[in-house]
Amino acid sequence: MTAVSFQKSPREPFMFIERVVRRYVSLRPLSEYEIGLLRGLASRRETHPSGWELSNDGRPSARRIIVDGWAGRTRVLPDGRRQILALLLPGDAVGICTPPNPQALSSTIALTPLLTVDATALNDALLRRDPRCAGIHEAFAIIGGLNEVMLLDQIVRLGRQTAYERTAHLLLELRERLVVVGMVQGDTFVLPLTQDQMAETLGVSVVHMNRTLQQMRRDHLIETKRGHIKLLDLKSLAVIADFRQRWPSASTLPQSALANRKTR
Amino acid sequence: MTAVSFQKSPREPFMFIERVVRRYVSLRPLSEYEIGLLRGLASRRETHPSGWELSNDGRPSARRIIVDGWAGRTRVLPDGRRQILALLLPGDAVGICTPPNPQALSSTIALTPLLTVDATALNDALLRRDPRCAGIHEAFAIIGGLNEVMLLDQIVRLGRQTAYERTAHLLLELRERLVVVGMVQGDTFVLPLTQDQMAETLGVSVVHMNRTLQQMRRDHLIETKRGHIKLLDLKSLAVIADFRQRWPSASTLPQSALANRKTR
DNA sequence: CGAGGTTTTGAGGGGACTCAAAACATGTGG
DNA sequence: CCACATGTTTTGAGTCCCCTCAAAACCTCG
Repeated sequence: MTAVSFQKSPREPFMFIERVVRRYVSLRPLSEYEIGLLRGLASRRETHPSGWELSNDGRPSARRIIVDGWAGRTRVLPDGRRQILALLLPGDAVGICTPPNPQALSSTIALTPLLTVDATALNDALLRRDPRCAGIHEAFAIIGGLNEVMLLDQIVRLGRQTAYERTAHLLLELRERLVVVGMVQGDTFVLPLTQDQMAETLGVSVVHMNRTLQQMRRDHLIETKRGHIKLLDLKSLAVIADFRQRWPSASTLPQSALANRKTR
Repeated sequence: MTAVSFQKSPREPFMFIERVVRRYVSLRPLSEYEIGLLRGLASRRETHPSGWELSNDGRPSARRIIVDGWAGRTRVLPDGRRQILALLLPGDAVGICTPPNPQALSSTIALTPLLTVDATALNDALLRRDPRCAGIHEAFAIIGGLNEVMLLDQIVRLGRQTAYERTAHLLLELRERLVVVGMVQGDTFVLPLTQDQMAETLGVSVVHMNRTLQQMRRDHLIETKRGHIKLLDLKSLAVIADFRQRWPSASTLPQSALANRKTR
């Protein structure tokens, strides 16, 4: 199995790319060649301001992988109501290995300042089904499935859960996704979204979002300070949200990734 | 273009299969061979009672295409709340060309008595990438995209629209999908769902679903009788729902009434 | 030290929910 | 062909979750 040395958090000039490596390796062991290829992407990085449009109506303006910052697929109604359909975190890709879908009527927008790498090289390799990238190809297939699962989760949240439950569910999902890329310490992680953006994700008003978070603080479920959030009681949160683990857990993870999993 | 003779509605011993042909041909021209292959599936048909489980937790118990009746992907919360994630109509497939996704935690259930055909033969041909089935293969790719779009639509409905708007949007979506398979006459079609099932789809209570439909009748937007529904004013419905055309079809969308957007 | 964005608070309203029961359908068996 | 059982649609009443409007308090930073 490939021995990959992960750093807890990037300190070298550009170690953010390790998040991408971690993400894929957590799904599927990769060859040295593939990991090298991914690391090579780090040289072609770029920053975008908050609000930057990564794709418009399903037509990706570029094929990029987010290595820092958050983005969201959004849809806007004529009267201004806005819905964030899905959140994109470091390690997530835009326009790679996915056929353009103009019908989606959604655009992908940077919700915070973003750091991305150009991945056209990778995309090309995948399109021509380069056998040396079979592992990454497979990882993308798995990611496609997970993306669908997240859409379904979002539907259940919006359709059947209260604001309180939705919030709990989203926080647990975010934690799980961030763990994979090494962005959770203890049960604390950076939550760079404004309450307004969370509200737009969860289909509630800002005011109510705020009150819901207050209630969760009073209930000793979360603690927030300066952009960081700490989940104080994963068990209770999971019960409240009916949250079930989605990401490959220790039991289903390939051995190579086992070493780097925190259990809980 | 292959000249395919469509029947308005099946009268021959088994013409339901033409719905499947229509569906695919509407997306992508098919070869005679492919159409023959599809028609051949008709011999292996089967009926299932309402409630029948076509797939469990993303593990399809079979690879089948629905030719009559409706089904739904559903998820149930521990306390009994149920959400219908997506509706499957005649022409829609289960477990074909889609990798199993156990994480989805959803099952596909017959919402009405169902008539399906076994499509393992087709599935196999697609898996081994039989070049003679390239057209169908492409059609499935397009369908995959449309399915994602429908999930996004569902998210917007549940997250940002009122019950009234949601209902209008769903009815327009259903009409568009049914037109493709030849199941709409004028603007009337069979709506075999109970109000309870519609409520579970749209994330509202049965009672509210009922009152919303009543309001739409009073507003002369719809007319219902004995399982049939007639959309009386497509343009107004489209404005109310912010519905934009997804399928290749006729009607368009000026504007007239913004009456009950937020009412009821 | 303001400027502009974000978070909080307050007040009032309405959409949607629950509980409950009646009114209607539909289908089954006698 | 009617009586009964079961399922679906309607109504009514009371409640509360969440919304909107508005303004104040709080950052964060140039």
